[in-house]
Amino acid sequence: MAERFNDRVYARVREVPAGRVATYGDVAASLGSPRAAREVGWALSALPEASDVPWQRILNASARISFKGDTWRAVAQRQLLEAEGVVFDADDRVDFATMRHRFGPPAA
DNA sequence: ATAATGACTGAAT
DNA sequence: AATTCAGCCATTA
Repeated sequence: MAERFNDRVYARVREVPAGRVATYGDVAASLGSPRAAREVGWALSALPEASDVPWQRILNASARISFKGDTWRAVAQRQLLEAEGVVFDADDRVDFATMRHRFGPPAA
């Protein structure tokens, strides 16, 4: 399967330390395609539960958990993040100013 | 190769 | 402020 983009997403997400978060756009940009945020989400959707990828650290541009219909997953994500020390404010938002992960240069 | 889809994003209504 | 529209781009059918 030619899912190399997918693998790159996983590699980047894996480098996000616990207690930190990033946006789909950030991950996409770190892969060299700043507009491919949707593909990042697609990649994570195909991610098995038993994977070693901290998918829960990926939020949308609004610093909130974004999901389509699987709300149970969104709840699980929040619990996982809180267990890592991530704090959600009254609006269910994460403090990007302090916990947003900075990716290095795009890895070809 | 064309058309449709989607855990997104930003601008426009 | 909330909702809608359009753009991006990799994967699937």
